[in-house]
Amino acid sequence: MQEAAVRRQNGVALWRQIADRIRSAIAGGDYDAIGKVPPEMVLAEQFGVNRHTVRSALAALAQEGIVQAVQGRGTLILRKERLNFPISRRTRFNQGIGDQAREKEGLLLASAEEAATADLASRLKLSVGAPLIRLETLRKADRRPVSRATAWFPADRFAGIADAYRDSGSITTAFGTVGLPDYIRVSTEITAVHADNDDLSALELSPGAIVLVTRALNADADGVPVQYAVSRFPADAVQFTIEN
Amino acid sequence: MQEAAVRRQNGVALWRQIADRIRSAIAGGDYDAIGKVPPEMVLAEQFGVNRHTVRSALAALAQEGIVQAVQGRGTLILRKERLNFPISRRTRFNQGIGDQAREKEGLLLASAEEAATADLASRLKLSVGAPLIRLETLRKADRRPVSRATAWFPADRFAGIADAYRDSGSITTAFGTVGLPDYIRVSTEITAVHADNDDLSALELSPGAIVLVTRALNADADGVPVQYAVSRFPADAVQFTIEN
DNA sequence: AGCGATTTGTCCGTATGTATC
DNA sequence: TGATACATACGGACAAATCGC
Repeated sequence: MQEAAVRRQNGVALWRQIADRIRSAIAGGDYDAIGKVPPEMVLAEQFGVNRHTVRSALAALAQEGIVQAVQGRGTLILRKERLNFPISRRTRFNQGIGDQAREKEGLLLASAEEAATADLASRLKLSVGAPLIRLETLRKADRRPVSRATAWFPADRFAGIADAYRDSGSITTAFGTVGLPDYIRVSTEITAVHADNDDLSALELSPGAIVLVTRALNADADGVPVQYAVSRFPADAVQFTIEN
Repeated sequence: MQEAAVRRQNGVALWRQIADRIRSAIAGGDYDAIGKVPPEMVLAEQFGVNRHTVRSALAALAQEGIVQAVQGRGTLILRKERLNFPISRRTRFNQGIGDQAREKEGLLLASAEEAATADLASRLKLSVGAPLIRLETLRKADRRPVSRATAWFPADRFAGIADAYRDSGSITTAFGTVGLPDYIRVSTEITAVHADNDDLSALELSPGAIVLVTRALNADADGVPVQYAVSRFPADAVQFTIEN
C-alpha cells in the first residue's frame, strides 16, 4: 500500500515528517499486532524516500525512547501511550487519569503572587489588579510528563494553596485544605499549537511536536470562579473526551 | 525582550519554526494594536537569527495569504481568524459557527456505501458488516476551509442522506429530510496531529501545520446511534469550547 | 550445526537546501 | 551578491545480527 507521500522542500525535513507519522501510527496502535515497526525498506517504499531517510526518522524516535532498533530483528516499539482525559463538570486531573497510570505526580515548579490582568480579571470575575496566586505545575503519569499548567486563584480566598499543592500534588486536595470541599468545571477551551521551547524541555518533546492547550475555568458550587488554568499536553500522549 | 530561542538543525528549518510562531502570534492577537508584524530587523533580533531567515518565514506566510509585505510600510496582517466551535449535547456545525462567519458552505466531496468494520460497528452499535453510508464532506466559512469530515450512517435507516446533504450542505437539514427531526451529541474525542497530505490540499495548509481531530458520535432522542464522524480542523483557525 | 533470507549498521560519494557573514 | 559551513537526501555496497528451515 502506498502511503500518502511526504512533501519535500517545505521547511520541514523529510525525516521529521516521517518520524511524526510513525510516532502517530504507534500511538494509534497500527503496529500492535507485531510489536515493532515495519522494516526500513518497507517504510522507505511506503513513504517514497530513501532508506537512509527512514533511518534518520527512526533514530529520532529511538532518541525519544519510543522505539529501539535491534540488528537482525527489527525496530521494536518500547512505549505507546495515549492517556485519555474525560472533560465534564466533574473534571479532576488525577481521577481523570484513573487507572490509566500507576504512578501519578504533581510537581509545583513555581508560585507567585501577582495582580489580575484584564483577561484574567474578566475570566475570574474580579476587578483588574485584584491579587492572584499563580502556580506553575508539572504533572506526570508513570514518570512521563503529561501536562504543564499555569493556574491562577483569587489570593484573598485561597491563601496557602501553593503550599497545599506542593504537599499533596493535587489541586482537588489543595482546594480541600484551604477550605473548598468541591468545585465544578465551568468551561474548557481547546486549541493546538507547536511546542515552544519551554514545552520541549518541560514535556521532554522534540522540535516540531504538537501540544494541546486547554484553558479551563473552575467554580465553586455557587458558580463563583475559583481557578483559571492554562494547561499544555503533549498531543502524542493524550486525547480528550467529552461525554454529553 | 528576547524571544525564547528557536532551535537549530533539529529537522525543522529555522524559517519554518519562525513562520509557525508568527502565525500563532497573529492568531493570538499579539499584533492587533498595530495591524502589522514587527519590522524584519526586530523579529530577527527577537528570534536571534539573521534577517534573511525572517524574510523566508514572512515569504511563506505571504504565500499562505496571511500577511503582505509592502515596501516602506511594513508587513501587513491580512487575515486573522480563529473560529470557535462549542461542543455540547446540542452541537450543530452550522449553528455552532453562528455569526462568526457570514458565508457558510457544506460540500459533499464523495459518498459511498460500505460494510461496517469492527471499530465502526462497535461505535454505532451495529453488527460487523452492517451496511453504512459514508460521506466525505468539506465545510467552509467565508470561503476558507474549516473542516473536512468523514461521516458514517446506518444505510438502512438513512437511505438518501447523501443527496439530502449535497442539496442542503447541512447534516441537520439532511437528517430532517430523511426522517430524523432531532439528534444529540453523545461523545466527542479530541486529538491533534500533523496535517497529512490530504489535509494540506483539502484545508489549504502548509506542511508542518497542525490539525485538530474530533471523533464524534451522534444519537437520536432514544440514544440509538445515528452518525459517527471523524472531522479534521486546521488548528490555526479553530478552537473548541466545552460549556458544562 | 549450516544455510539462506531478512533486517539493521556502517561506509562511501554526490547533489541540494539552509543559514550565516 | 557571492563565499562558506553544515544539514538534508539520495544511491549503492557490504558487514553484522537474528531467525526459520
